[in-house]
Amino acid sequence: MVERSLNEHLSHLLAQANRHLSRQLTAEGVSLDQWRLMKVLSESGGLPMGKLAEELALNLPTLTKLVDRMVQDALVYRVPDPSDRRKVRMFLSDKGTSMLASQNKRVEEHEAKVEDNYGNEDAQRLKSMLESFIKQIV
Amino acid sequence: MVERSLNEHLSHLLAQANRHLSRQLTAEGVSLDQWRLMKVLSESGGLPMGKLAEELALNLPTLTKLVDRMVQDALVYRVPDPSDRRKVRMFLSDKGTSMLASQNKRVEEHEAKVEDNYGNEDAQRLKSMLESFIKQIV
DNA sequence: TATATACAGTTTCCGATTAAACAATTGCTC
DNA sequence: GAGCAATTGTTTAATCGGAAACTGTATATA
Repeated sequence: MVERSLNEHLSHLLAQANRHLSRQLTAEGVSLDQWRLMKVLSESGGLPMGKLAEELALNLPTLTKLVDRMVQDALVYRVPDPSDRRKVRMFLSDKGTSMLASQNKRVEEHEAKVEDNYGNEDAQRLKSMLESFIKQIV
Repeated sequence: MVERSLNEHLSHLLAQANRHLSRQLTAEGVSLDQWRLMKVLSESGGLPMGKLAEELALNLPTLTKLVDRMVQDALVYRVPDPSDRRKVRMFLSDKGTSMLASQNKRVEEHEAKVEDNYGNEDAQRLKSMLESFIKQIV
């Protein structure tokens, strides 16, 4: 049983890859979580907070405050669910929609560059491996 | 040019995978950054702050404060570099060494479980793909 | 229907992160 | 070698994140 080095640990590799990519997006003016939140809402509007938190792997208090800020900026809005008044359904505003469009462009461009450098087939395979990994770890 | 869904974006997949794994380790009593820091120091002791920040993709002020806390807990210690007095070299203490040993065990066990579920060959391939991805994106 | 229990979000309090300014040391250039 | 720029790391002030407590609503049970 040999000692494994840091680079052989999945947790480290994922942390590194995530941070570098996320930093580069921040430098492009894209906050990863805000973007992911808007993108989820554009794909399935009206999600309650709990589902959103699941989809983005954020915990609820963190999400509440992220949403507070985005409501301040008029990017999203809350609608209380009439059939269950504990629930709050979230929607993307018009401003959010156009903000999302411009950020989508930056993300797409940046990822295209990264994936080109890495090799497009490999990037594709990496993504599908991550997707099944996530399904399995959740 | 079709619109890509969130699950087809590398940035999202990496964020999800990283968060789930990191959460699970936290639940096992392992703080990912502390563990990574101790592990780097055990592999190459005496690194200056700047190198450490690079190795872990932390920015320097964050690292300074992480180290402050870990010095408080006597896990690591600072040694000013005599040949360049701007530099601070970091070392793992005895307490840090034994703490690292116990956390290594928990991380190894947890990752072994995760990798078994995912399939060991695939996990191996995922890791080497991530490794080359990181080299390329930095 | 009254009470208890579970559920969905928010708030609070404290710890952690960030960007910007700062201090100390070294290296360069004239 | 004097003055200026670059480097290494820390500090400060403001923002953000997380665990636990709390509010309000729905559901189950008697």
